[in-house]
Amino acid sequence: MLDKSHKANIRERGLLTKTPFLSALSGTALARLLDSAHVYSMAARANVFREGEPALAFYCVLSGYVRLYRVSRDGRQADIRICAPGDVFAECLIFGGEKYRFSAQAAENVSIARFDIQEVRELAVQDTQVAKAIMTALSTHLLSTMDCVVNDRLHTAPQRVADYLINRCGAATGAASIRLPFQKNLLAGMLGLAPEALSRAFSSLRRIGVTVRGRVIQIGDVEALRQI
Amino acid sequence: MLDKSHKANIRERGLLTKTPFLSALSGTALARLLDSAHVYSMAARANVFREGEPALAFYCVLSGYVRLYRVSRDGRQADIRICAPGDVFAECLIFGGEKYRFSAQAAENVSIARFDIQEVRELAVQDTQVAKAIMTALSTHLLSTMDCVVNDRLHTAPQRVADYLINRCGAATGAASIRLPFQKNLLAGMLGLAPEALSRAFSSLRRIGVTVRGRVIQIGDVEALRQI
DNA sequence: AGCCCGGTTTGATCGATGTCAAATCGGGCT
DNA sequence: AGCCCGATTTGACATCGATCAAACCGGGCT
Repeated sequence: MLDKSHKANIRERGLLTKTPFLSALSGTALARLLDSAHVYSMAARANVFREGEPALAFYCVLSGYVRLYRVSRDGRQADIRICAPGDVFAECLIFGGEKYRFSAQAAENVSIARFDIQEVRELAVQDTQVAKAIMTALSTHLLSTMDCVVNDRLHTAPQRVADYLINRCGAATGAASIRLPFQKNLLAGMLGLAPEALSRAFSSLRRIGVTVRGRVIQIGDVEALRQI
Repeated sequence: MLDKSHKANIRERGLLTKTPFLSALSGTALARLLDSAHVYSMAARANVFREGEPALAFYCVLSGYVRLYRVSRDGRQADIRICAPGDVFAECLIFGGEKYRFSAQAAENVSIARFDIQEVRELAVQDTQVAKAIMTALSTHLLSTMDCVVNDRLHTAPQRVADYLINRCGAATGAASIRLPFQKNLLAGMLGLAPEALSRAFSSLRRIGVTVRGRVIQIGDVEALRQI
């Protein structure tokens, strides 16, 4: 599945260093991790790995988006997480199991850094800085995955979309305009919706001042969204 | 919220040591953690902590079940996880944030061990054994929470119930009989269902040989459940 | 600028699950 | 053993979201 790779160059090392995962590190710990990183480019729709394969590596997204999903027996897919640039994924397998428990697919052309699980596991038990970085990443992911469960169980489609828009707006108040960073397709999966349901959710938000044109979303009043 | 506590006694230290979280530890790391543990007894329905409170401690269940849940703006509750004896909960806040992101409630009379987050955080950055135990616990929880998301998105109510029963059966094949460890109420929340939906799921499983009487479930053929 | 294809929206329909209310059951207690 | 209360089941209904099909649009290409 994986293409040609190369060791991370200066620019890529810079990107990696600014990542939440690595930004707390310095000195030898950082250097050893950066040295062990291999960068791959993958075409849209290519699989980084598939469920069931031996878990040999975890990854950090440098550019593009990566989709984590699982396939049911009858072939339907459910997204687990959409990984943005800077996100680490499959790090739960450093101390978590022998095989990948889900598949990872490039949602568009992506560039990702690969870390060897074995190596990083050894690094983690030697260097508490590395362990701390891993614990922080795991905690963050666990909290956001718990949020995902709760959102699914508690909110309707329009509420989830409103939620997403609010978070994307940052602290903006009053009117706002945002551009989706990826296809609506992906957003739908990320929110646990069929594409049609996402579309209908957007159109139901129209009556409270949300306008959609392509990837650009105009929000009349962010406060109004919070009421949903 | 919390009652009188006492330092873990011999029996309780034994229970804790057999826990997945602590079973990999030994020597001073184990001793220091056990020494720092305080044991609380709580009545059914009492809250261990509530969402929004400062996250000062995480816990390990010694006996009984603890429910982690969040409340929506309109007062509905969604369960995030049901913690069984031996489970650790809220450990995602050791390196994860200032406040509890969900509430924890005793589902019945429970006994829990409390660990100070500050203390354990310091222990974790000194002792890689401790860090490893935390990473393993976090990884396990992250994986099971991802499973939860996928189950919600991919499976219907009868499928989720069948799944639960299969896992409870262990590797049993053919006929099996199991006793639910808690009220159906709790099971419903754990599977993301209303109690009525759980009840209907059980009755839809009747036609493939599942019989329910109180907490006792008779399964005619475990293989048949897997087909659902 | 116009074309074209894949992504998106819309419409119609169905199945699944939440909700409310009432009937029933089960387990613990005396 | 029988009683009683809360848990569970059942029924009726409303709602949400999935699915399939068809129309539409937008962005990238020439």
